[in-house]
Amino acid sequence: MYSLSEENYLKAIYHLEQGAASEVSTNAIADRMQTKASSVTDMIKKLADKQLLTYIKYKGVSLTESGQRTALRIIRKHRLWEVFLVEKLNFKLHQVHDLAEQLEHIQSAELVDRLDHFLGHPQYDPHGDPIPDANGNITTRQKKLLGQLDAGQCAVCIGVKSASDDFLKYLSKNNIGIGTQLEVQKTEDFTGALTVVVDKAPLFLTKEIANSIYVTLTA
Amino acid sequence: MYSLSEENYLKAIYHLEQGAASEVSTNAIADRMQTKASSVTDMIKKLADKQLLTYIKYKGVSLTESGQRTALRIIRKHRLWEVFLVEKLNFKLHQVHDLAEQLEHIQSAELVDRLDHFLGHPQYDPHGDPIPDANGNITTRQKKLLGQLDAGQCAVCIGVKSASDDFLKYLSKNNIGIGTQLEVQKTEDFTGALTVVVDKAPLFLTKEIANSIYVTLTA
DNA sequence: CAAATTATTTAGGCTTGTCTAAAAATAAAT
DNA sequence: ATTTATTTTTAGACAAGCCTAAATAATTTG
Repeated sequence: MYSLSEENYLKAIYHLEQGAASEVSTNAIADRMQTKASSVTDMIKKLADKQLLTYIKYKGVSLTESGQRTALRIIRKHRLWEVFLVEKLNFKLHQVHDLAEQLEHIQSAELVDRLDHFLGHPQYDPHGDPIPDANGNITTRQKKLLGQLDAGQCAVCIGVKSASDDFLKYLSKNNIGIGTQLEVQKTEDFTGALTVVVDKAPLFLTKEIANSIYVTLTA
Repeated sequence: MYSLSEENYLKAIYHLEQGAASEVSTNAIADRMQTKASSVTDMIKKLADKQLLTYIKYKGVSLTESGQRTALRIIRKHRLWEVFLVEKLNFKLHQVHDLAEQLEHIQSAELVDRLDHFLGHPQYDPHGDPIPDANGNITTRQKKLLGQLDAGQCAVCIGVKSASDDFLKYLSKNNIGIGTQLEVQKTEDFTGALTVVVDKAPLFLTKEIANSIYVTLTA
C-alpha cells in the first residue's frame, strides 16, 4: 500500500494537525520526524500527488479525507498493539511505544480486526489515548495534564506521562490509577501544587506529580 | 541491526543450505527470492563483507557461524508468530505465512522472549516445523511426507501440507492430528496408496492424502 | 517600508537495493 | 578438445529517501 516512510509522515502530520488550528508547516514536520526540511518538502510533494494531503507552497499542508483515514488506520494499529504488549505480554508502559512504532506498519486488515477482537475491543490504549474503530471513528477526549486544571474542576485519570517504578508505586499507594475520579479542591499559585479529592479524601500533590498525570474533564 | 533485505537473504540461504550438500548457488538464491542473479551477487558481496557468509566467486556461498545464528533468530521469530496467529488469533494455517514474513522482522529480543513465554514455549510451529530456542538450538527432525514411507515404518504426524476445511475434517474424522502415531502396514506400488495403522485400527489412504501429511520417523 | 532574519524550496549528490545488457567463467556436449 | 550452453559477474542505470548548500519567499524589525 504505502511505504513505511509515507506512513510515518501521515501519522506525524495527523498528530500535528490535532492541536494546531491552521496548516501544518514544513519545519514542524521536520522537527517531529527528526529530519531535514528539504526531505519533508520532497515527501509532501509525493503525498500531495497521491491525494493524501493538500499542499500550498510556502503555506503548509493539511490532510485530505483519504489522508486522515489512512493515518487513523495506522494509529489504530499502533494503539491496539500497545494494548497487546501491556496486557498480554506484561511490558512496562514506557517500553511499548518504540515496539508499536514497528508493529503499526504490519499490513493486514484481518490481523488488526482479529487482534482487536482478541483484546476485547478496547476503547483506550495503555496511555489513555482513544483507539479509532475499524471505520476510523475516534472518540476525542480532551487530554490534559492534571496540573493544568483549576480549582473546582472534576476529571478522570486516563494515563501517566512517566512510568518509573517509584512513580507508579507512589500513585497506587495513593489510590490513583486509570479511571480514578478526581476533583481539584485548591491550587497554589506560587508552587503550582494542588489539593485534589480522591475517594472523598483530600490529597496534596506537587506540581511535578500533577504534571505527570493525564486526565480528561468529566461532564 | 540488519536490513530487511539482508535478513531475507540470510533466511533464504539458510533454508537452501538445509537439504543441499554443497555450497548454495547464486541462481538457487535468485530463484527462491524471486529476484535476478545480478542482485544476488551484489547482496552476497555485502553479506560476505559483514562476515555473515563465505563467498567464493563462481562457486557459491555458505553461512558462517554468525550468519547461521542470525538466520535462526529470524526463523525463531517467524515460527513463534505463526503459533500466535493460529493459537491466539485463530487464523487458518494457510494464512499465516505471509503475515509471519512481516512480523519476523520486528526488532526486539525482549518481545520474542515474552511472546515465547506467553505462548508456553512451544516446540513446533503450526506446520510442524521446530522452533529454535533463544540460543539458536534447533531440534532437527527429518520431515517427510507420509507417502514417502515404506511398509513397516513408524512415524508421528507433525503437520499438513494443505489446510482446506474438507481435508482437515477428513483427518479429524479418521483420528489423525498433530502428534498422532502412525505405522505403515502396506503400500500399493501401482496407485501409491497405503494402509496405515492408527490407534491399532487399519486405515486406507490414497496417494493424494498421504502426500499431504507431514510426518517424522519415530525411533 | 526597507533591511535583516527566518522558513521553505530547489539543485545536486549519496546510499540501498533493484534492474538490464554485456562480459567472463564454468560446465556440457559433440 | 573445441564448440556450445549455462551460470555468474561486471558495468551502468534507476527509484526511494535522505542529505548539504544555495536560492527564493515570507516574516519580522528598526
